Amino acid sequence: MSEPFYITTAISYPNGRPHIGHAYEAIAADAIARYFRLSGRDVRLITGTDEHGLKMVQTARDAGVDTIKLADEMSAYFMEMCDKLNIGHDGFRRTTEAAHHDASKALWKAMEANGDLYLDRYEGWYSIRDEAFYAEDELIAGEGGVKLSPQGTPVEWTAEETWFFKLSQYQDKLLKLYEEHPEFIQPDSRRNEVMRFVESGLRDLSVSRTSFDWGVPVPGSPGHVMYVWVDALTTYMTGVGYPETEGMFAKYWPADLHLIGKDIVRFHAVYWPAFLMSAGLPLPKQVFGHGFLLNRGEKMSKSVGNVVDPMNLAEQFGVDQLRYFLLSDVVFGKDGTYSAHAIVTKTNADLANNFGNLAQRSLSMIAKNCGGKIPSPGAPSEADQQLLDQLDQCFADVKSAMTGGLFKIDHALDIIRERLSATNSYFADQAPWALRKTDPARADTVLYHTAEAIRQLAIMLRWAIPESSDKMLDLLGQSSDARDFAHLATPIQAGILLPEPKGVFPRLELPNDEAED
RNA sequence: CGCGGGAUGGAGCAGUCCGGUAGCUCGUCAGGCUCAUAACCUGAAGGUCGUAGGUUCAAAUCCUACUCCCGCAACCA
Repeated sequence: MSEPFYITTAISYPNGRPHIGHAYEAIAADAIARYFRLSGRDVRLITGTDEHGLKMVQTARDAGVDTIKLADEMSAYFMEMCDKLNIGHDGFRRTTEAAHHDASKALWKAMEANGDLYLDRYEGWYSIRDEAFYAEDELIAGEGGVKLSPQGTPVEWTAEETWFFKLSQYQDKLLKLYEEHPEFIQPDSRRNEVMRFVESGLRDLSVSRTSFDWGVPVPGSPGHVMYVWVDALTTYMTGVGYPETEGMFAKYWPADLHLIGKDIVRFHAVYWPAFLMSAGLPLPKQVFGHGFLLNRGEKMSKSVGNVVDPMNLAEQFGVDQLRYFLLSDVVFGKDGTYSAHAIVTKTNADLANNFGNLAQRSLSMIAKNCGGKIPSPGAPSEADQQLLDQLDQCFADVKSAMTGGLFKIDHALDIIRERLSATNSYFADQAPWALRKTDPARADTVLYHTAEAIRQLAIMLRWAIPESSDKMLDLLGQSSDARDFAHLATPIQAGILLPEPKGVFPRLELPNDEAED
């Protein structure tokens, strides 16, 4: 039995269609999941949508449709995005599903049994729009002295009966967790933020609402629905069978990694472990807060008109091109920028020119001069041996970039890119087109080693650009069960017949309206 | 003193935690090759690493002060 690896994306709030940020997170999670699958781990990747809460109700009302109808429609877009971007998930959980309601209620009851939930009154200035209470000194004055929330939405003095979670009891336990397990929150900058927040003192958390009913009903407390985050976070356990604690749950829980955006680190690194401690459940091993994507340096926003549909980008430039760009050009954990210009430049340079052309120039020589069969190599020269040794080193470096809890995805891809470039140098230095006339056996040896390098590099890239890597491995006549990391050590066989070489990465043209970037 | 991120050759970025010849991609220039997707290879020019101090044999990297830019509200990861 191989070791399990359970990874989740944040579950998206579907009151709008997915945007590039959702795509980025899904792609990153998928890449990590595929990496561990190729390493032989038993991987489970869960994603989904968080469909409760007031905003969904309001968005649906504005659109004049039933809330569930909106949820159905929007979550379908998220599923479609996963399909289109080749997100190999093992489950798409929606918080409106019955199984998820059961899981949320089970978690609630466990926290209640531990004495961490109590009913109290909450009085204060409440903004229905923001679904939040504000302190007097946070309010701002609107027209004619009307009190408004810091967001400028109307507030009213509200006394609401609400369930509280004794978050204040968990301050020390949480700090201990962060200290003993620095890897629990990454990157470090996020960890520092969270620690500072927790050190400043935790107040009990209001975890139910009575102002609307679109949510999971609180067990035994008619009129109350759970605060969205209580049930949203529970999705991670619903995805592996909770409240059933045998079978899948026993195998995959606790999660190895919750991959989330930096804006929701607090919920995942403070509330979530506190809930789980309360319920007596094991804590996830890591919460990783990735950065945001900025459109040419600007935050995307509908008013600026720079919101980009990731599906359009994938159609325009190619799924693997988009994946490769996002994974390699954005330092994982930091904010990044994207633009059509950058996508075209980066993918042309690395995929079309460096990788694609390397394959094309070598494979077409094999097709023309070796009868389309992988030639038999002679004894490796010093240069050949060096090429092979450096590939071994390359994989070792990729491995250390991707493991150890930091997921240096961009760095791993950089290492592979360097090796592709070095293989181009090798090919140019050896000049098999010249050897063909003077020393055909030596030319065969060079072509053999070049094909072997391409094979290994394609396998090493398979988690990032699965479809293209597979096309490349098809061109090398590799069977579908010989494409994981374990097969890096099994050199390509001489004599196998290859299909006619075809370009895997077409060169991209910059769209006209972007040409001035 | 609200919190945080950033300032590195023309552009975009690594490197900063654990001080020791400043690295990558794109762009520019020169040469090479002609197997290949106008691609590939080699070489060159171009940076006193925001400013001013300090610590040190040695600072992009550590310390102090300062300047400038950007997020932390919305439809967002």
